[in-house]
Amino acid sequence: MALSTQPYKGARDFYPEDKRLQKYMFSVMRRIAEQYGYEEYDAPILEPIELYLAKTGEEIVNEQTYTFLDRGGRQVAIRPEMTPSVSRMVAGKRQELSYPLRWYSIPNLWRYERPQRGRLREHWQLNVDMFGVDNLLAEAEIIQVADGILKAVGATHDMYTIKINSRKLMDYIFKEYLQLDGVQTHTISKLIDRKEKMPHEAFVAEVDAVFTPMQREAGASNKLMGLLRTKTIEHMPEVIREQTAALEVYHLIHTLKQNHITNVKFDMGIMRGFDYYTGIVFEIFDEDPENNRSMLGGGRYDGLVGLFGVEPVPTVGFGFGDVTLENFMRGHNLMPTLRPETDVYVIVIGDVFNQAQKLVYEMREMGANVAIDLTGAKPDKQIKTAVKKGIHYVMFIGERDLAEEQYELKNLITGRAERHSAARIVSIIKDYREGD
RNA sequence: GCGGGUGUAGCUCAGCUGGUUAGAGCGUCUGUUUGUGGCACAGAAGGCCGUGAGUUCAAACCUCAUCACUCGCCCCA
Repeated sequence: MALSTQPYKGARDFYPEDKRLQKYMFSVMRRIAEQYGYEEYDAPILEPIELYLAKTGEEIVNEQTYTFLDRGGRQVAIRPEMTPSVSRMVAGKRQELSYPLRWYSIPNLWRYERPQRGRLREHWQLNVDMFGVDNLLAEAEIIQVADGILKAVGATHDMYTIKINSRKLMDYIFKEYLQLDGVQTHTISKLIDRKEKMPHEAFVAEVDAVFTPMQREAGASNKLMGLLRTKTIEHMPEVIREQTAALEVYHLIHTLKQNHITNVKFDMGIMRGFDYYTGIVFEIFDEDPENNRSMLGGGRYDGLVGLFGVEPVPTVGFGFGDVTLENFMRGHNLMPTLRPETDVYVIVIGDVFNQAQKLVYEMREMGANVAIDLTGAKPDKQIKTAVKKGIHYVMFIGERDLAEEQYELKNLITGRAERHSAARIVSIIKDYREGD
């Protein structure tokens, strides 16, 4: 049985052309995060399993996390998300860090599940978090960063929608307004999450089944349906509208609109899976009908850092996966044309390799990325190699050229060729690289 | 965990209701005389038809099993 050449299920190989796309996406993420003053950090891919048991708090840990025993008999997990790790780091230096902290990272994460469109077992996810700010300016800024990244890859506001909700608001609605107990709240939340995926009648029936006869008597079902039909905070019943949580949602949306982010709206359906969220939660949805899904999500989680036995630190953050970003870009025709890292491929003609090599060395010192052909094959073969690699320039070095110190530089895209000194060639190449 | 789809050349696939030596396009390689690619022409390599068993005179094709990939669902990024 031959060894399989396929990558592990749910993981990807990145051939140079794939890696180039990933590098592009990461560079956009880094650029925007850093524009907003966020600093990059990192953490180990392995964590003790307790880190996740303590906070993610769900069975997700057991079912969807890669775990193993290390040689010392410790239960270890491959990180399925970054949030617990950052929280650990912040807690570890709680006293000496200067707040607000603006941090970001692009970790690769693993989760054990069956791969499907947009969800693999291994993916990379930009994590952007702000620690130490307990007011809405933090939420507003973090959403601006997310929005900024989408704009930076060429997206326009009609391509996606930012949906906002509040865990606190939902708590009030479930516990006070609808008088639900813990179990009911949980079931209803899950149902609301799935609302769009089922026929309306089925949804109504399932919701109805959750309520007790008394609650039904009191019209709980109608109240809930009424709320779900309400598309804006302003149109909510007054008791709800005057809750602090509701005012927060209102103000956040207002602030974002003032900052030219117009595609924001309130959506009660946004719940987020993790239990650690404590306030505002948000998700950004792709408006492409072929890919109408959440591609990014986050919110406020004020309790995590405190779990490490230090004073709590209010925190807002989001995660943005590379797979979802790529699907988004493909769906909206935002894929960039990417060039190889190599600027020029040197064609060696005749027995001049050593001299050519010396010249190439100097060109590299001057800042060009130069690959030299080592095969000694005929020029047409060498050119084909460059073409196939997608390199844009080819440079010919033969005896004549070395004698005259003038070399032919050919642009393989336009077919144009000119003769120049090596230094001039380097500057042409560099201009080209920095250009369009 | 549940359900659907697909496994034929490196890639994308065709192979009608089972019938001789299994096909195409693209790609790869060689050449069209050695300092210039994309085009054209000529040629070549490359397949135990995912694997195992069964039915049949005969299986890429039918049946069963198995593995892999894939898309949904559950769950949730």
